[in-house]
Amino acid sequence: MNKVVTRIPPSPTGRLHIGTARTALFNYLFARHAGGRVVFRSEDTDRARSKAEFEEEIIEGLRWLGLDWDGPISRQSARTERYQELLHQVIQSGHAYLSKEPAKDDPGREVEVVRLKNPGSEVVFEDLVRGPINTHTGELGDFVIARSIDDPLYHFAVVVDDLDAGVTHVIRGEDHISNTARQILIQEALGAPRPAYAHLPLILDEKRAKLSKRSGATSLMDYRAEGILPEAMVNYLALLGWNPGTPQEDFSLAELAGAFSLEGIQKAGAAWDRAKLLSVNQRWMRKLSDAEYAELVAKQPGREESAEGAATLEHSAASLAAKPPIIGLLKERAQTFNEARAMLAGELKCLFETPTLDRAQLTAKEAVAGSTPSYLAAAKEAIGNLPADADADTAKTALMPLADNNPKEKGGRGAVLWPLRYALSGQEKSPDPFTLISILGKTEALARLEAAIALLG
RNA sequence: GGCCUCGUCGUCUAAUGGUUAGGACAGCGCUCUUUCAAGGCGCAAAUACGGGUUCGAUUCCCGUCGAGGCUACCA
Repeated sequence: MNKVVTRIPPSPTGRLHIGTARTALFNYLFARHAGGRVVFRSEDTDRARSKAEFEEEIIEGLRWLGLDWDGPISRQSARTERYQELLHQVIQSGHAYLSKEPAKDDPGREVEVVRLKNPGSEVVFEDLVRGPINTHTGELGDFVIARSIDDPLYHFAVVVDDLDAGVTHVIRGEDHISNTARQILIQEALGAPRPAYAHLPLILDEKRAKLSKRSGATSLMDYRAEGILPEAMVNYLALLGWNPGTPQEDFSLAELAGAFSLEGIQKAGAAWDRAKLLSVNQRWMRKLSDAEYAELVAKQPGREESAEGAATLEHSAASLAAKPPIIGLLKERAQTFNEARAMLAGELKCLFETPTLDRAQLTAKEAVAGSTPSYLAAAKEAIGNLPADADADTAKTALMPLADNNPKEKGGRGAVLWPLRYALSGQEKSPDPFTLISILGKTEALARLEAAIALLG
């Protein structure tokens, strides 16, 4: 029995695209599920557009996701002799020929391209996702397979590479369906075996067009820098166009490799849904330990930080790690680490610095003029009786009766709770007052109440 | 235009001849909280259309419409 070999064949002509990452993931999952191999090759035959930095980003990005591959990375640019050898072979065997013709980009110049002698046959291949696909290759004509005898085009290089690597399964985007027939023709000219094909549905944008730069962030690294977890990205990507056939929604990479099969692949294109990605990400963020969480808040991989900003974040991460309740708040609220950082500097700022209070805000919910100071005084007394390390529940038990006992005509709970929360936070939006007390500590909470009372007095 | 592929709630999807067409994300409502989130409960929301086949079609067949892809001396 043939051992499964799949391939990850990115072209280093741009940043790591989401679609490239998902295709790589599916190739990885299929191979790992089958106990086979995945090879990585850089399709850099387009010298003008290929760049080493793009290749580095692609490798870094796929590794970040947790993918790996077997054997060394192969590069098409390093295989020109092999292509040349086989180009000669197909010419000698009569399956292809050299053709002198005017250059496409410059009709005044004559070039000698290699064209495949197209038998014009009907090519039928079995797509593992879509079933049999039939192509009349006559329309293709004698298509060009190399710009010159030593400069192969994509289709030829791909076929040779797959042949040499012993690729058994070609899993790629649906946009390659129409390319398949001509690659099969090249295989036949070469006498190469035909691998199995599986074409994945494309990732679409909100408008159901092929996901492109204009439809939002398409670069994997941008998501990394934003504070998306690799586990979340893998989870989301896998479920975009594939389903396990069970209700399970949370999958680690290892679980995916265990559950993956081509039967679960969808035929229709799948629209990118940022909101869902964020929701998946939040679930994975919540699974992190407090230490891991604090670490990532401070040092998001791929995120550029000014020296000053980095120092500040590092500092807050250290203090964060020591304050699990704050991490609890972040886990409750933030969907990305960028959001978590923004909250630390925004709605959670009152946890780190003494707020500046606004008199009007403090009495905003007052039903009986001038009653707020007495509520604050009562709250202060209750807080004073709290144990030093009171948690939010304890604080609530001690303080809630004050609010509950305030009659409706005097503004009820709100008249008490609002000034209390505002005095502690100085913010229109913040966690509830009991949580604030538990995090701030008794001493700081008392000081803030005193400041509020003084402001009104 | 030609060729190819696809078509279940807004989105990701489950159900392949018999289900009140299920779940998740988003939305909305209630609750909790008189802040903001989170949580709990609930509501709304789909088989593109038209013909067949069948006792019965989301499911099988044909057509229409719609969407996407390919149509390079790019990959």
